[in-house]
Amino acid sequence: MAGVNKVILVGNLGADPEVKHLEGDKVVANLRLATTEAYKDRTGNRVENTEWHDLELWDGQAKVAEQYLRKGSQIYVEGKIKSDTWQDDQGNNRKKVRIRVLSFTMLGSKNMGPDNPSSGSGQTAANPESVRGNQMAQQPSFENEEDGSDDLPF
Amino acid sequence: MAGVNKVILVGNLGADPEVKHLEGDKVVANLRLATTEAYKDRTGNRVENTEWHDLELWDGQAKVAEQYLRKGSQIYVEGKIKSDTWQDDQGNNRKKVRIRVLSFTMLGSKNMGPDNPSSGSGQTAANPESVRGNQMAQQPSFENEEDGSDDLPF
Amino acid sequence: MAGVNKVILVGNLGADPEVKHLEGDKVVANLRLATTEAYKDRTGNRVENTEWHDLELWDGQAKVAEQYLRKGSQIYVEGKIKSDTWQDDQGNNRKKVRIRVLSFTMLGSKNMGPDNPSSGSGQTAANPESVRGNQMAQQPSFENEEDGSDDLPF
Amino acid sequence: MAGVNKVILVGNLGADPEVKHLEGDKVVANLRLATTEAYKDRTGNRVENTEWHDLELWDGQAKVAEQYLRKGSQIYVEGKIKSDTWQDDQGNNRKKVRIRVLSFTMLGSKNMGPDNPSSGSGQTAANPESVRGNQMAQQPSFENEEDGSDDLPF
DNA sequence: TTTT
DNA sequence: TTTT
Repeated sequence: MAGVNKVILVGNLGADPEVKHLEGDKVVANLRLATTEAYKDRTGNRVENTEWHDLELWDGQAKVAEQYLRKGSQIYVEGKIKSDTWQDDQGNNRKKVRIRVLSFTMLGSKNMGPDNPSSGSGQTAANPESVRGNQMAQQPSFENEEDGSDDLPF
Repeated sequence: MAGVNKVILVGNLGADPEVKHLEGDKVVANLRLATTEAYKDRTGNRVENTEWHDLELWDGQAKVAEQYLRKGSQIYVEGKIKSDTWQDDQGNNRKKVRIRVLSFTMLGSKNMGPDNPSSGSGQTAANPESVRGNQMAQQPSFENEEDGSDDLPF
Repeated sequence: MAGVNKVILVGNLGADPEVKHLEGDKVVANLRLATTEAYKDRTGNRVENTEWHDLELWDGQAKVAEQYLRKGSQIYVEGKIKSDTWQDDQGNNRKKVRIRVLSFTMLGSKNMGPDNPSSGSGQTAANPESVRGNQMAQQPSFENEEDGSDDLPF
Repeated sequence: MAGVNKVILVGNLGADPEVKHLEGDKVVANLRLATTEAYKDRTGNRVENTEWHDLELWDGQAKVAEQYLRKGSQIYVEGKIKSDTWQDDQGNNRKKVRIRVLSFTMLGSKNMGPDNPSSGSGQTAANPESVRGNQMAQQPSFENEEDGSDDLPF
């Protein structure tokens, strides 16, 4: 039975992307994304609740993330839940949940162009929006290439 | 049969909100939201395609929109498709589609606090984020109050 | 600015798909989908509210729809809002909103296999699920091919 | 910063709901939901990939799940990702991810009314659709009551 | 009419 | 452990 497994997130990166260049031109980027919700509890105090998500991006999207995303970047993400399961040293079943990103969009980048360099850690992200546009257009087969197959090198 | 009718948009306002204060404390805000996608056509030229959406917000959300949203504001929107149908002067069946907003979030407002006043049209939106948080917490029954019933004054 | 324009629907078809085979192997299918929400009004009476959506599918998905969907079929749909604008005979600006379907899934088809022929209008939809699986796998580039470009023949 | 944390699933239950009635009228239901995607690998063989999700429902929704959902039931789910973190016996940081359900809809139940009793495990779910409609209408404050506050008894 |  |  075909199902649906969809995740939509808007949040900010807790750190710069961690990118690994693998054999065979494969690239993977891991991001930590925080989504925060605010509400008032029963006594009227404002409370913030932050959930941290482990995102995984591959190849073309990983390269875009490496080039343009930094700690603090706000992004919109679409993806799916994907878990790895294994047994640990004590023989216990373990499970790690990640969000496999299928597409993402940088948000609020109005002030992040070349004239407004982000004070990020490391190199500066310049003109991310037009590049994102190019990226999406240049790699029209990205989503399908990856979606479903998951023939990943580890 | 219960169904699902869900719309998710990220875009920018084409104009300031149009807000009407109605009898019985009812407030309605109408927004024009542009969602733009960019791609390359077959000849490699970058093409932009913009879709304009008519958004409708009520009461608490309409007031927040009135106070903090301006032409150009970038927002994340969740809502549902809602159409009005009628007959025009010639007796033709007409239909107008709107997005009934159930929740929205201002985006990229990291730099829009009191220290970074937006150069919007008209009054300045100050510190929208904390207010949005308060708003959502102060009106915990907003979504349900409105969702489904649609007992609107016109 | 890259935006997001996403629609998610679960509903039932109000009629069999209308399919047109165009020149150049192009195929378009138009579906009418009803999404119904039920709620109780202020006096406690159960009320149903049905919204009708005009769906548009192209090529591979249109063929799947033609072959397997019938009046009454329940489907999950993902797509985007897409409007056509023009001037009518009186010179008035007119706008028609459609949902451009990017992917769909048949639901509740447990009882719709060859042994449980749907009593639909016209031909019988046989074993839709496995075909849907094949379809999605055989046409891995379907989504991207269509998404964004919209180089449609009319 | 207000964020977005949204999950949309369509799948089948791997087992009957596990329901606990807690002190103070609190009820929690835990479901195991399978979402399966099918595709063809590079050699053309059909491959199925199933992801298992741990769902958590509270109070009104938990009661509806207890009454109408069974092993094999197909549902549409909307919720958010919610993780618990703790230290295990060895002092290692552990994390468990669940989907906190905010709303759900039974699918394909057209044939599951009293005249078509599901041959489920245990008691029979009768006429789930109208009940779901009633449920949603009778508990208009359900979503907001729970969403965000998470003042749960453990 | 937005945004880049 | 579901579903097809």
